[in-house]
Amino acid sequence: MIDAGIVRVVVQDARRRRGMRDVAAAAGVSVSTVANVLNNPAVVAEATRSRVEAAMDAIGFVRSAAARQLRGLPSRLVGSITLDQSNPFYAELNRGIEDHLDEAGCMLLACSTDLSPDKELRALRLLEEQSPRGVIITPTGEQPQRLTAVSSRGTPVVLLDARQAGTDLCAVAVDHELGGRLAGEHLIGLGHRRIAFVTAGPDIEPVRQRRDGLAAASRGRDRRQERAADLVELRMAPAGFAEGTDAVISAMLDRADPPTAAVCVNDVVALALIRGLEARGLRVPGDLSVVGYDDLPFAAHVRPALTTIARPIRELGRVAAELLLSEDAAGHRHQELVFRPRLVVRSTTGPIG
Amino acid sequence: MIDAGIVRVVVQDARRRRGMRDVAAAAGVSVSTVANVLNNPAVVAEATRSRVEAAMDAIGFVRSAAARQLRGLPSRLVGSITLDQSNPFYAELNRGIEDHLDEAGCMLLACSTDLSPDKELRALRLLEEQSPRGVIITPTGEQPQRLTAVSSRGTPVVLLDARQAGTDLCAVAVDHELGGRLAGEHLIGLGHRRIAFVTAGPDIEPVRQRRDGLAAASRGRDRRQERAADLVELRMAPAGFAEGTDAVISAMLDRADPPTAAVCVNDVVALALIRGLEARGLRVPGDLSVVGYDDLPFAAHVRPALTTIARPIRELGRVAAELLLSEDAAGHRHQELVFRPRLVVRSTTGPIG
DNA sequence: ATGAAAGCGCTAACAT
DNA sequence: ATGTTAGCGCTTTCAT
Repeated sequence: MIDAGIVRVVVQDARRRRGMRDVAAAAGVSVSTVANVLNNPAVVAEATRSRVEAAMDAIGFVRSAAARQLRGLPSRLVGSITLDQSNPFYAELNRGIEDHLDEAGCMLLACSTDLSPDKELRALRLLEEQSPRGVIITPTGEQPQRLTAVSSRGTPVVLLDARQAGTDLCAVAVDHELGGRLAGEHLIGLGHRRIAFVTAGPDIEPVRQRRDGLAAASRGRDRRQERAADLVELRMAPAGFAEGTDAVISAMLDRADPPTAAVCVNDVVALALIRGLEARGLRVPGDLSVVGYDDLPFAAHVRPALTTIARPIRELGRVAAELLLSEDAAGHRHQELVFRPRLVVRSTTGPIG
Repeated sequence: MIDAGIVRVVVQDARRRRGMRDVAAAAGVSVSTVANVLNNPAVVAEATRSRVEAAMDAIGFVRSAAARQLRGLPSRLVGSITLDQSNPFYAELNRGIEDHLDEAGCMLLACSTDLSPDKELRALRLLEEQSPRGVIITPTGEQPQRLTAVSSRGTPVVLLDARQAGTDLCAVAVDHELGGRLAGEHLIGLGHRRIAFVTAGPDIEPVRQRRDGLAAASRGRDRRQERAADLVELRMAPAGFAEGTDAVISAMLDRADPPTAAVCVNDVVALALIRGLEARGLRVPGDLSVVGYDDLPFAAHVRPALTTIARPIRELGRVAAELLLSEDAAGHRHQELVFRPRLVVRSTTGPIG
């Protein structure tokens, strides 16, 4: 309520964001001319344009993405939901996504779920409120219908390291069944007949697929042998590089017929296992051959260097981003891309002694 | 233009986002009642509230962050600009940031600069358009005034792994001078008198500080000795774990008085150096003692295990996020927090042979 | 307890 | 070539 006797003093607030109206005022033009300078510069007279641009610089104009969004323009934000962005695998994945998004002027909103369906749901909700251009997700596997719901509300969803499984979404996957089989066949080829599968943490889909592949190899693919190898299943405490390996190693060695080789669910578990064995005076691959999974950067540089199953991590991210940004193109069809992992033989596997 | 003779048919577009208006229509109330259910539920009659909530679920209502922002409510987005989010150090930092943001319902927008001032500027611009709650940045070091400009326009900026240096911004820093000195004193204590400082990539501020600290140690802190050790400076090709080490090792060993120890700018460089030495049949620490920096997760698990300078990485991120979110509190004063790194002695350093 | 209406900064359709 | 204006979805103030 302004008393008629009081002169209203407008205090210049330095922190206030300057908008197109401020630019227009400073340049002595209308807002639509400012809009034209921004969106359709060809149509503006040279002199006017430079005057407007000067005004923008002078007052520190920054376009409001919120306002553009409200007008219906596409968002520059893309969500990424991974199990843990500090995990070197997902960090690399996110970088691949970022690299592609950057070319399109988009940015990455990175969330971690720690494999909790609750955190996943929360992240999805928060992301959806931002009306992102889309969401790339490494799903925990629970409640896949939550993802199709997001998609049906207009936010494209791309699955990463997961198969479509009837969700009708785009997906970028890795043939983990093949990965498991490659590991198994490599070991069987070296003469191993009792092989352990060492996991850490819950059995999410990609883990199950690796086990299936390993099991397929152990069953033997050619008809000459009844069964190529026996499989034993072991689960360590999920603890990064830490030494949760004692129980696993005991369980392995206390058997009447201890395995001579182990396929690990990832490189981190493989390294932990190797260190645990060393601590007991056992040698890799002398006493046990070990295969990792992922071929993280350190895999080639630990000693002994890790035999592992490699997949093109950054490329997976890049392709997922590409798929996502293409979702709004006319005639887009959901598709599933499956990458084939490959075996990298280094020094943690050897012939059965 | 609607011809009076034509009946306008509204086609239900499943992909259209449902807003508060849709909820209101479905529940038979006004938008302000819907708004009250959302923002001020106590004021709404029980029956009405549950009817509105049912309507929200039924039509799949998702609040628009853009519209709220436009109304002046605080954003839930926080930008993070690091040198490379796939680098395990920054990945861990981002996770620390994310963890704290999550408690406040905020999300992380992660950008990488690859140390390019251009990419940094671009990221800043894109971020600023999103009107984030603030930006946490590991600066490339070029054009610090760009950062104060952002800050003066109302987007709080927190420096990470950098000192304020007269910028009048909040900062979370590490005393790298101390880190360099700890490394140097450790080696000098072991009898080393010729020490190499091995870097990779440009000399950004944190690197300079480490060198300064190492130099201080080499100059000797107690008065009994004129000079504790000689320093030699070496720079490898910046190439991650890769083998850009040959030239450096040659440069080191071809000297008349080769160094007996090396302080590396980070753990990755240290590991690469160690592998390069091994490839030439040289032993660590037998022929050369090596100190890393950062204490990344793999440092304890490579062989020989890395002696290194540790800092609380995730904590740095968490504190930076905390500082950032506190910027809009009444009476906020910019502050600088400096963390003290510590020496972790493992197996890559030993007494001079 | 509920509703009407203005306005945040921008874009786009239209008018001049 | 430039200007006028409606409206995106929400919050908030002010009625009722």
